[in-house]
Formats: sequence, C-alpha cells, structure tokens
Amino acid sequence: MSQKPFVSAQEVAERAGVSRSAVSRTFTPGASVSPETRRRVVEAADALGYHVNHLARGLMLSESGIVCLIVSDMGTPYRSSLIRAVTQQLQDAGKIAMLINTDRSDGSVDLALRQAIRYRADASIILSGMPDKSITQLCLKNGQRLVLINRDDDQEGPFRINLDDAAAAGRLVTAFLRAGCRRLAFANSEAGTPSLMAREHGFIAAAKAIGLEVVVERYGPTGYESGRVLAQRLLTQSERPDAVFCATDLIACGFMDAARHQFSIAIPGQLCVAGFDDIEQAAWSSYELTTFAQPVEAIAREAVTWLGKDGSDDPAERIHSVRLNADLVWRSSIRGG
Amino acid sequence: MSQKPFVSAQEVAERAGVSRSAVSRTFTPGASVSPETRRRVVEAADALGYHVNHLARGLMLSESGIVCLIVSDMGTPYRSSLIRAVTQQLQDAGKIAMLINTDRSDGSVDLALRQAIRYRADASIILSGMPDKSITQLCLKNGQRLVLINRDDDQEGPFRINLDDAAAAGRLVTAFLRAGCRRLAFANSEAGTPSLMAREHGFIAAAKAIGLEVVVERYGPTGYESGRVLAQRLLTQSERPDAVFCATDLIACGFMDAARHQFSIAIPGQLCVAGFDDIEQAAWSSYELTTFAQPVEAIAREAVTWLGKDGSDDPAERIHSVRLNADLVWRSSIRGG
DNA sequence: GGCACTGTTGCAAGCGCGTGCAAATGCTGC
DNA sequence: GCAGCATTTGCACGCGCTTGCAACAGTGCC
Repeated sequence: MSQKPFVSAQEVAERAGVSRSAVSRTFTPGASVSPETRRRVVEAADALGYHVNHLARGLMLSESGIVCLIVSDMGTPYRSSLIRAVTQQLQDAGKIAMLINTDRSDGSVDLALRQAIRYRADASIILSGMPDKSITQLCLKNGQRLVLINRDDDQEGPFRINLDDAAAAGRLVTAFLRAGCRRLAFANSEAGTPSLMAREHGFIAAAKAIGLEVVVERYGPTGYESGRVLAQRLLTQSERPDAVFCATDLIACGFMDAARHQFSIAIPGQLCVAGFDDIEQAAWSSYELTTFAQPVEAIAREAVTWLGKDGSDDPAERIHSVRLNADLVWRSSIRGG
Repeated sequence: MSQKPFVSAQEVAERAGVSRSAVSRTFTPGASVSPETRRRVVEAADALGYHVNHLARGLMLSESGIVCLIVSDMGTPYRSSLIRAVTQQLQDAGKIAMLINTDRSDGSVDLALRQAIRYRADASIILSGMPDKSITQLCLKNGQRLVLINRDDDQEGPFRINLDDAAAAGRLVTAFLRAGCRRLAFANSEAGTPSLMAREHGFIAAAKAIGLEVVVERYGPTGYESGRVLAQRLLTQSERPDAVFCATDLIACGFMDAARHQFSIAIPGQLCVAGFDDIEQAAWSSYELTTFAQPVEAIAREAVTWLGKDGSDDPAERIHSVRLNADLVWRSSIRGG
C-alpha cells in the first residue's frame, strides 16, 4: 500500500488556503461557515478526493453510526428479507449495518456482541439466538442499545419487537374449522424459540377452547427437510390429520411436498395446510400457501425509529417493547376462504 | 446516555497500576509484555469490561478490518447464501462485514462505495450493479481494495471472480441432446448482466455448433414472476420448445410452475428444464431442478484469501482475476442423466 | 565489580477529527 | 470616528489507540 492512502482534512485545508477547522465545519451540518469558504473547501475536497473519516468522527462524537445485525440462518428467505429491510431503513436513517453471522456455535452471539462493542456500534439488533444476560448487561453498560426481534426475552433494557404469535395461531383454528377440518395437527421444529412455542401453544389453546385436541410433532431444525420428516410422522398415523399448521413456511413447503408427492394427498382437498412468515415461496403456485405475513417492513421501521430516538430522556418512560400483529394471507392451501 | 459509556485503556491502566502502553501491548499480538503485567491487565480489563476500541485502532493502523459488501436483491436465495458465506469467512479471517443495500437507484453503488471510503473499509466486495469507473479509481487511489463477483468487468485494479458461464451453458446443450431434445429455448431476464448474457451466448453458440437454433426470450427482472411470463411466451409458440434453459433458478421455478399448472405440461416428460445457481429451492421435490451450482463457498474463500494477501508486493505480479467452474447438478427436470 | 545483552516498561508523538474559546472581521447606528 | 454587535475564523485540546525510542531491570560471563 502506498504511503498516504487516504487524504486528510489537513491537506484539503492547505489546498483551500483555510484552517483545518474550516474544513471540518464545512462537513458538519449546522456549523458556521461563510459561503465563500465553503465553496473553496468543497472545491479542494473534490479535487483531492476527500471523504470525512467516520472512524475518527465516531471517536470524537462517541457515536459511530454503526448498527450491528446479529443473525443466524441468514440464507433463509425470511431472515434475508428482514436483513434487507433493516439495512435499507438504517441507510435511510443515515446509519450503516454491520453483519455478524452466528451459525457456528451457541456462544457465538456473545462473541458477536463483543465484536459490536469493539467497533463501538451504537446499537445491536439481534435476530438469532438469545444472548447471555451478562452480555446484554455489558452492552447496556457500554452505552450500546439493544433490539431483540422475535426473541421475546423478558430482560430489562433491550427494546423488544414481537409478534402476536399466539393470537394469530388462535385465529387459524377458526379458519380450519370453517374449512370443515376436525383433526388438527401442529408441525414444529425442535428449535424451541419463544415465537415457535407461542404459535404452538396458541394453536393448542384455541383448539382446546372449542373442544378439539391437537396432535403435535416436533423435529429437527426449522427448515424444509424437517417439514418432510414431520409429514412422514404425521401422515402415517392411524387417524390422519385433515389440517396441519406448520410453525414456519419452510416447514410447510417440505410438508406439502411430501404429502403430495410421497403420500399422494390432495391439498387442500384432503388436507389443509397453513404456515407462518409469508416467504416469497409461499406465493409460488406449487404451494399457494395460506400463511401469516411477517410485517418485515414494520419491524424494520419500528427498530430503526427507536434507534433514532435520543436515549437521553427519562429511561423509566421509554418504551421497551412493541407487539405487532401478523395478518393472515389467504391462499388455496386451505379450502374455502 | 451516561457520561462515560465506554471504558478506556487509561482506566484499565490505572486500575492495574501500569502504563497505558502496557494495556495496549497486552492486546496487541506479538508485543512484548511480561506474564505478570499481562495477568494484571487482563484482570483489570475483565473487571471493568474493557474492549479495545477498533475505531481508534483503525485510525492508528490505517487498517480498519472492515470489508464492505455492496449488494442488491439480497432477499434472493442465491444472493443471501453468498452473503452468508462471505460474512462467515470474513469473520474467520478476523475481519468484519458492512452491508450496503443498493436496491434503490442506479447511482447507489457509487454512493455505497463512498460510504465504504468514509468508514475506511479495507476493501469492498461488489455483488450488484457495476460501479462507475471513476469511483473504482477513487477507491483504489484511497488504498481500498475491490472485489467484483460475477461482474466480469475488464477494469484494471479490482480482483474479479467469475464463473465459466459460457462453458457451463455449452455442456448443457449436450445434456439436452442426450435427453432427446431438439427444440431448444433460452429464458432470460432483461437485466443483461455479463453472467446472464454469457450463459445465453454460450448456450446459443454450443447449439449452433451442432446445427441447432435457439429460441431466446427475455423479460423483466431476474425472478420467479419473470419465469412465469417467459413460460407464457415460449409455450404458446406454434412450435413449442422441448428443452428450456432458464438463466436463473428463480426463473426456472416460475417457468416450471407455469408450465405444469397453467399449460399442464409434464416435466421432464414433454419438456426438459434447467436452471442456474442451485438455490435451495431447486432441490425441493416440487422442482427437482437440474442446474449449475454456484460454488458459493469457493467464491467466498477466493475473495477473502485475496484480501488476506498483503497488497504491498509487486502489483504487476498480483493476480487480478479468477475463473471458477459451475458443476452441473443432475436432478429429474431433465430426462435420463 | 564491570560489561554486554535480552526483555520490559513508560514517555510522548501522532492518527483525523469536532468544538469551545478567543481573536478577527465586517457592519450598523450614533 | 467609534462603540456595539453578529458572524466567521483559527488555535489548541482531546477522543482512544499504537509504537519508536530511551530508560530500566535482570542475567551470565569475564
């Protein structure tokens, strides 16, 4: 690398024949600079290819503009669409996203948060496993703000964005009923995250309320393959279910594929299926899956606007939690509608 | 926010009863510190919750450890899997990824690169539209390294990772032929990126070499919906093709769905279909799509190891381009195999 | 004891920036 | 011409860190 890779404000100042402070002020909104000085600075800056060093600026302001996204399974349709929405909104708000992958081990969320602290990220948004309580405390103590999406953690301090999973699951029971279904089943993964469990419990509770039992099966990670295995298990039972709520669209896709191609079951003729997330594939005509839409854009907006608020106001008064609802998207994997 | 959100090396030094330099050296690999001092520093650091400020370190070393990922369509299966692989490899190499979304306008890649410069990113990896030549020059002048993935740009300076799109497409002609297909078609988007065009031209050329004509249709962006429209166009022609190469798996999925559900065409019975990318959905049993696998991990490895190399050696000798090949993954959307 | 040598440590400079403070400038009104 | 004021500019400091340099302590050997 060459000696002077980046051009500094000093050099711009010299070329423009002003002081370095003038340069700094030119690029600081709201600072007092005469039009003439500004013109000369901008000209010199363009000529030299100058760009404010955000590292140094972050050092001064103790506000880096960096927000950490801590994510697992980011190849997954739902996750990637959420990442997309959040980064876009962050950019619109003048911030920038750092991406940390936590697929490896379980302590990797903690490692990721440490990394976030090292880069003095203003905040971290967590879309994956739950961080240790000690770590979140460390973050908060370091002045870093925390957003938990669908983590449903009851810790104090972080801002939590959740869905009304249970309520949504409850509404689905009614829908199945209207379609004439009686033998309900729930296909879940073994991940056991709060949102998945809320869907399961909400579904069971609503069914019980009208006197119906739910067959629950859990298997593997939250993905397509698990859906196939779950179909294997649920569709070979003596009394085969006529309605299955899959905890996730990916599971639902696997389930439907196995049901149709392996067991030759007609959907929705002999079996109604619903999912959760409304991933792009749910709308594909091989699935036409009735599902609950994750309000991805709303989640992202909620997170970013909260970050935009100044944290200096009364902490007791600050909102620490928001619950959004997931709308049911009707497609033909359930009869009627 | 409180007065002193972050704890500095100064405070650790005071608590440990050593100088600030000792603290710094403790966290600098290869520096000379006695075991006793190190122990006391680490102890004090843990007690106070100290973390090296990478912003300040980046300022000193003029090496931030930040790598910018500049991406469009990141909700897309192929893109998100690539993002996943790259961020993971970057982390393994001790670097960190910044994510910039360029879905909005066309000049947004330039804006993104400017942002990368502001944060003194060591490098930028571009997975979306092509940046202006003036901007890439700006990056290089600023000592920033550039990786272009599947951009096939012929600029000097950036490191370019490409696939042998044309060669792969050529091999596919043979495969179609062996399946007894004669009326070949190519379904492309209107995006016109170098890799898409290379697939198209490679396919046409290989077909021509054995005396076959290819019907080419182009429509819209590179996605599922375009596949449906392309099916509409290609399957209503007087002489319906019996083999279609879709420029992308997403297009292929849309194409297959339309072919089966709208035109009741049997695949692979009456029509053979192939795609490109090997996204997860290609393996789903509703598609079983024969396709070319993007060597995602290899691409990521290639990019990250190049970044790891010291750029200070002879620039004339440095490798600036790599071409990987895409293996054909056989599934049942083509007869035989 | 004196010497050369190795291994540690503290000092201080500087990375590029924002900003409080005081000096300088320009302008108005008497 | 001068006081009074608003606006602009430069100086200098500090954000948290790394590192060259010099001082220092410890060791083995003559």
